[in-house]
Amino acid sequence: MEKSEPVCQIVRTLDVIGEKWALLIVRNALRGQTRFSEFRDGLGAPSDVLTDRLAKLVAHGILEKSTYREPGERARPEYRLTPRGEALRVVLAAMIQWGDEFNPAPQGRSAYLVDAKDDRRLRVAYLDDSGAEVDRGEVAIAPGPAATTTWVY
Amino acid sequence: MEKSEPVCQIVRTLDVIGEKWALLIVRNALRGQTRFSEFRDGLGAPSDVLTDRLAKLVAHGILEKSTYREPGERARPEYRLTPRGEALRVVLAAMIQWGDEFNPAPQGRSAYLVDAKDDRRLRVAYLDDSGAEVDRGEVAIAPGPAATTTWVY
DNA sequence: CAGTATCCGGTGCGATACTG
DNA sequence: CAGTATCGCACCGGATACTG
Repeated sequence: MEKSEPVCQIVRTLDVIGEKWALLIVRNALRGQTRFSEFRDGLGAPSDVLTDRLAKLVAHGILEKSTYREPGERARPEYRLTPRGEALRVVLAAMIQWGDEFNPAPQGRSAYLVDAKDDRRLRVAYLDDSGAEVDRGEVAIAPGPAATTTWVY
Repeated sequence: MEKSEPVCQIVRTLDVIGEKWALLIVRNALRGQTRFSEFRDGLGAPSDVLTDRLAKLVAHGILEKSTYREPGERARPEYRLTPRGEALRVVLAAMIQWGDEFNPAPQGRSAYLVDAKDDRRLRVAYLDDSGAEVDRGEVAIAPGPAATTTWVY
């Protein structure tokens, strides 16, 4: 996984969520799913792949595995998002937003970005440090201090 | 690729950029790379995989292939981002932002999100329809009209 | 229920070599 | 320079069976 520790934040993020199913597990976890069988049935992912992905997400600090015991029931494992994992919502939000505008499904939208308190529709935008919105046409990704000349990693 | 046309915008977006190298090609294209050899050398991706990814990105309308002829030179193919492809910057921006905060490289940052006009640092945030920023702790992803009961796709 | 184990075919992908 | 051709392996993923 980590051969030579990439510097690029995009590559580093892809190391965590770039494998197939990983990001979709996060999506379903954000919807409230916590159990192995929920993920398996909700995603249609094979058990062994799911086992592997859950373990990797735990190792990356995205999910936390614990044991949940209902009174009178036997203990069951559950997987809950850490704050680090919950923060990945911004990546999902960006993908939803791009999909809405540039790759919409003919049947309509399957997800909205909303304020949890009052269900107002939200969107993702770029802000400067004063909190003012910046038009996306002006936004660029510039090399930082740790960028190599080739920007490979 | 498209078996039964998924509805979920996340799945639909992953169909476009979910394969290995695809998003990194977009990253390098946003940095100004246009030629096959630039991508190959800049990414370290094998030629045949790169051929496949470039073709798929063209098929998805992310890149546009054209022929560029320098005066006195022979024609060369080039790949340029379409507006649809440029808009994927928001996904890269989200990944950069998450990486900065939750998975930083020890050497520091390799990329900043900036205003192209004046190089001010920018960030990605959630806005409501009045343009006010919403704290990320309040944000949720809610099922839309085309969501199935299981939310699988 | 929540996994782990095994088999196995398909494909993704990396390395190398070759071509117009 | 911009790919194609070929090869081999590793991983993906579907099915099935098994365990505590």
